[in-house]
Amino acid sequence: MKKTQNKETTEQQILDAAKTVFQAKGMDGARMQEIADEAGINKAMLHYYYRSKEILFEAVFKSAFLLLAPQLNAVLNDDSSIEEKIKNFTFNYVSFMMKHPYLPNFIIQELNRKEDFILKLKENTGFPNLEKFKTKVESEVSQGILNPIEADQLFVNIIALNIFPFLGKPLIKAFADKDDKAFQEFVDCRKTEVANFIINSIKRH
Amino acid sequence: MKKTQNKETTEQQILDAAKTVFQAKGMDGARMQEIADEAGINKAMLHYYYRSKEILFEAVFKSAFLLLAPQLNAVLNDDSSIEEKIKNFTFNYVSFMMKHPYLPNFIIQELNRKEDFILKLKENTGFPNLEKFKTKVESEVSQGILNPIEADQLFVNIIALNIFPFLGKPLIKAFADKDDKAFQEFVDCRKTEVANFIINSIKRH
DNA sequence: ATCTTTGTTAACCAAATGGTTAAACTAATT
DNA sequence: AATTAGTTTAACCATTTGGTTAACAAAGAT
Repeated sequence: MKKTQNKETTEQQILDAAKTVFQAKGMDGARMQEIADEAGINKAMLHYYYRSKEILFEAVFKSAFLLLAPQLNAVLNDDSSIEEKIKNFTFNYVSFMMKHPYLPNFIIQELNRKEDFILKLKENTGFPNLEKFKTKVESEVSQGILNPIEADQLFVNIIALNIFPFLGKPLIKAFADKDDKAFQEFVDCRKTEVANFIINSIKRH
Repeated sequence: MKKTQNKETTEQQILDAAKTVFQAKGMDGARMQEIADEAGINKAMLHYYYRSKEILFEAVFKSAFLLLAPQLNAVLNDDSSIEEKIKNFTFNYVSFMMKHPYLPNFIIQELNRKEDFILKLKENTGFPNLEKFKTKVESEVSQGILNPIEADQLFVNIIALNIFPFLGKPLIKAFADKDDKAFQEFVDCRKTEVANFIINSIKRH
């Protein structure tokens, strides 16, 4: 059975290595040789398992995106109140991102480079959909729980406030004169801060 | 005088072409040949005016950043109230970005790739500084005009809400099922929407 | 007029890069 | 023991890429 085992571990090693290198350097900056080195294998092996750089990249990208999608779906599709959704999402998302700091930048970056990439993802099941969230927002607005706001706008505000710090880390560090430790604390603070900020704005009082 | 004229126009052509190509493809994705073609000159000319790709890139990057910095400084260093600052910034920033849609992604991207880049910029005069903004926020909080909030956090919230839509455009378009026209309207809406959202959250009432 | 400096080009180069090939190795099958 | 099928490697290849060179053109300076 060693044969099959080897195949699985090698493929996984490749994928892990590719993830590391692609996320750090992007599609264009990454080198196949570097991925091979990182995986501790021969360069020809990469092409044995993935015919081309682009195919390997797509595999990595999809797997990265599939890590992110459930985070969003959790907010969009459960039955809790908007306030609960925001609190949960903000808390979970920041925790999640602190473990995968390169993820958002990687995804944003490559989606901007190749706009048609997202079409392939959209076919996939589990692609986040706003419908349910929209209905819920409209319902709470008409009940007078929330101040009037477009669901689209609210959604973008939520993800903007949560994602941006991880995209703009170097900027924030420079502007606010923070070292890595201070930045860490700053982001940690946002686990509750951001939810309060949003709720404060939209909740009728 | 033709010599000098040629020099100036050629150098400007190079810079314009480099700006276009670098912003569209990034440092790693850009090709010197493509920049030369875009500028309508020989590739050797690039190296005559800028010794290397990296030097040319730095020139482009600095010029892009210097376009952005005044936008931030305007908010941070004038004497208006926080509420005024937010309204002005949001309105101006969105208008500005609609004219330079590649700018934020370019800057964020490259700063994340080479973290030490920002150190070179920081030496420059006119690098945005939070001190004055911080003082003003603290003052308004203690006067009871604003709800308690850290100036750092507020600042990041402001720029997150304004910048993110331009970074995450492909994501937003996909999630909210918007075509380019709908996205345009969506962003246009935010010129006032975002300021209201923030002020609603922080203003005591 | 000629010499010098600056701007411009075509041809060239070495290194890097994605990808291929053919042979060798491994382990299960017959 | 021989066959077979999948796995791994070293060596190789064509192309691309950033960068250079040497010759040429145009303008100023002498």
